[in-house]
Amino acid sequence: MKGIRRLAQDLNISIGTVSRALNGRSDVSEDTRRRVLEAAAEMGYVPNQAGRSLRQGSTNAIGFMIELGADINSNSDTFFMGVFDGVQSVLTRHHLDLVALPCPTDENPSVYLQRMIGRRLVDGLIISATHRKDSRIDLLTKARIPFIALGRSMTSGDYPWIDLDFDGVARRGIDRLVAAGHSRIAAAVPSNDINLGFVFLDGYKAALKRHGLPLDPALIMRVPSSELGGYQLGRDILAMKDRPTAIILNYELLALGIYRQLAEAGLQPGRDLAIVGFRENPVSRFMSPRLTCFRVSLRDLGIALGESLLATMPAYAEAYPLGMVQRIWPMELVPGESDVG
Amino acid sequence: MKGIRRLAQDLNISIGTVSRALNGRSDVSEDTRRRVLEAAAEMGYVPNQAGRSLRQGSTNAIGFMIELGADINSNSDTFFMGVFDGVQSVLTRHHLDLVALPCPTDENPSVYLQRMIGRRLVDGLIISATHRKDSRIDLLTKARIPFIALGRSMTSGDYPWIDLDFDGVARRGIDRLVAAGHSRIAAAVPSNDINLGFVFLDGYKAALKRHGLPLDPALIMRVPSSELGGYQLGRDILAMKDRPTAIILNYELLALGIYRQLAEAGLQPGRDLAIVGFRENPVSRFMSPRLTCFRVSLRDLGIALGESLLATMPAYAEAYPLGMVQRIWPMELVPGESDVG
DNA sequence: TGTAGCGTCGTAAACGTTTACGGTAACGAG
DNA sequence: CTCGTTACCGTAAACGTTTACGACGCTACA
Repeated sequence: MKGIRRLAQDLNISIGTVSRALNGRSDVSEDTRRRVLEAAAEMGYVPNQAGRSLRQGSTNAIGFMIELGADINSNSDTFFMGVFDGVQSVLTRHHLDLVALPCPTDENPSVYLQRMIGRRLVDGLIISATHRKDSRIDLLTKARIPFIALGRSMTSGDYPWIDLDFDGVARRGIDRLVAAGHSRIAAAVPSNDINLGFVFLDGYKAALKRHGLPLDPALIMRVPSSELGGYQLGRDILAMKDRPTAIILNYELLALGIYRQLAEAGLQPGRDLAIVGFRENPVSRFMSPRLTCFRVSLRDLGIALGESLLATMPAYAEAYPLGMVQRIWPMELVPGESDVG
Repeated sequence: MKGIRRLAQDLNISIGTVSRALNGRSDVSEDTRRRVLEAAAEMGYVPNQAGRSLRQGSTNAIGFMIELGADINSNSDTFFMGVFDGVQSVLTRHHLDLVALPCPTDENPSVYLQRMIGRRLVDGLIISATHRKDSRIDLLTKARIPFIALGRSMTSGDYPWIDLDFDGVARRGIDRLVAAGHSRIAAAVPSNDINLGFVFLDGYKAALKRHGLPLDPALIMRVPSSELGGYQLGRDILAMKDRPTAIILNYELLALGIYRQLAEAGLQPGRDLAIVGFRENPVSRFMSPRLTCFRVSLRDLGIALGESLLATMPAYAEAYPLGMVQRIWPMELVPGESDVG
């Protein structure tokens, strides 16, 4: 005898009553509820999730899919840890738990996602590292699984998303550099088809136009989103005949590689090449000269993701009357010395 | 009509046969198996996990618990992502999936773990960031859940673990520094009760003794495991009246803070303070002078964790005759210029 | 022809919950 | 006393699988 049956037997009441007591139904006397809760706590009873899921058709869990291949190189895991914490803080209010679903590098993300959906082990999903065209979005809408994307996509159809303000970052970065007298400003964008690169690039182009600066295709530099990519980027820049005097980055660790490359060439960030970095992170705070970059509260971002996801789920929506969230998440400029000589 | 019932109806065979066909049983003709697999693929049928779990008493999933509070500060960056990838690569061979369970900062890890165990949403668990006394180990052994710990603990009882070679790192670090002529060598250890700090410290003490060097308690410096802790550590060292000439670190991002602190004081790592770092990571490769540190293949570590965990699970043990794994994971020295002036 | 064996399949129970439904006792109002 | 109402609780079905068991048809061999 196990589980709720055991509990009921010990207390000499029916399993139905035990279940009602545990789930906070009203049609159970306060006295028996107390006895049930006590007994449950004592014997360490936790409802079997498989049983619940099967009966209720819901799992009380939310999934956060991360792509080990893409995310490793477009974020670091302090990024996700921070976001996780925020999401979880929202979910616990509703007795939901967060599970992270790491899609291995050698598996197709859509196939992986489809398997996870089919398994039905989460009630809702957060996906990240959205690509330019992301078939996962179609998959999720077709399967009618509540979800939200961390990142926009060009995939058609309306769906909820929250995305960092890549456009604003590009704009403000250019503004700062132009104000400092620069006119040949390069932009680093990822070499894969992650959507954020396109948004960033659009912002870059618009900002140049607004300042009346010409767009030189040679200054749009595609590199892998990694510190190694930054190193390579630095070398490419130094090798150019008509070298830019400034550059804006769209991935947080690129700056490391450039710093190193400049150091090896006896050059100095800020004086010999103005650099505007991307996300402030534990590393950027300890670079010298200090990197000009943009701050974002990961926890708040996670909270927003959690709340916006719940807003799309009928069972929780009344607590979050947000509708379909499509929101650009602001980033705060953190001035450093890397962009002013 | 949904799920397997629908599939069976479409094919005009019983659900039992469909199930057997899908699960690769022998008592089903090759012809019907083919038809079933085709139909399943076409309609995108994936077995409902709740149903399977309930019937089989297993979930086909392995959990990897990470402590958002502790792990953020005892590991960083791509550490977990790399390990996840290795673990998953083992699990997929057995149709198991990996789910990461992020314990929020504001929840007690043992309580969280107990809830996860009770929910029965994983068949086995990997825990990390083991503390000196870690009640999670008692919990898991008592509940008879297969598990393995990434990190040793002083908790009594035999249980499987794999741990980085903190002892060897301390020993080899000291050896190098002594060979370079240093005799006042400090050690940085974490200020919390994560077990790795104690192992590291033991290695440090043993190495000093072997070289006939005195143990100065003032040189054992406890700091938070973060880059900020490194900054603080650098300040503390510079403020000492009888300053050490070298230091070994046991957390990978400490070096960043020290570098910064030295730079602000006009000093240089390697020349003014010899530094032996901990784990080689994307950041350490781009510091200058290059940090002397230790390399570990995260993917291989993940593979070992996965295999060792499966070895403890009756259903998979025959493929991995490893017994109870208790293994110290070697780290390879990567010489830099931060410890030799 | 009888029967043993084999290959293939259908039947139905079981896993641990939740919940619709009905039933009982107590109580108050008429 | 009767009847309706309320508060509480038990019963049993249902969720979607897997699997033990038995049944059936066929072949092979005595």
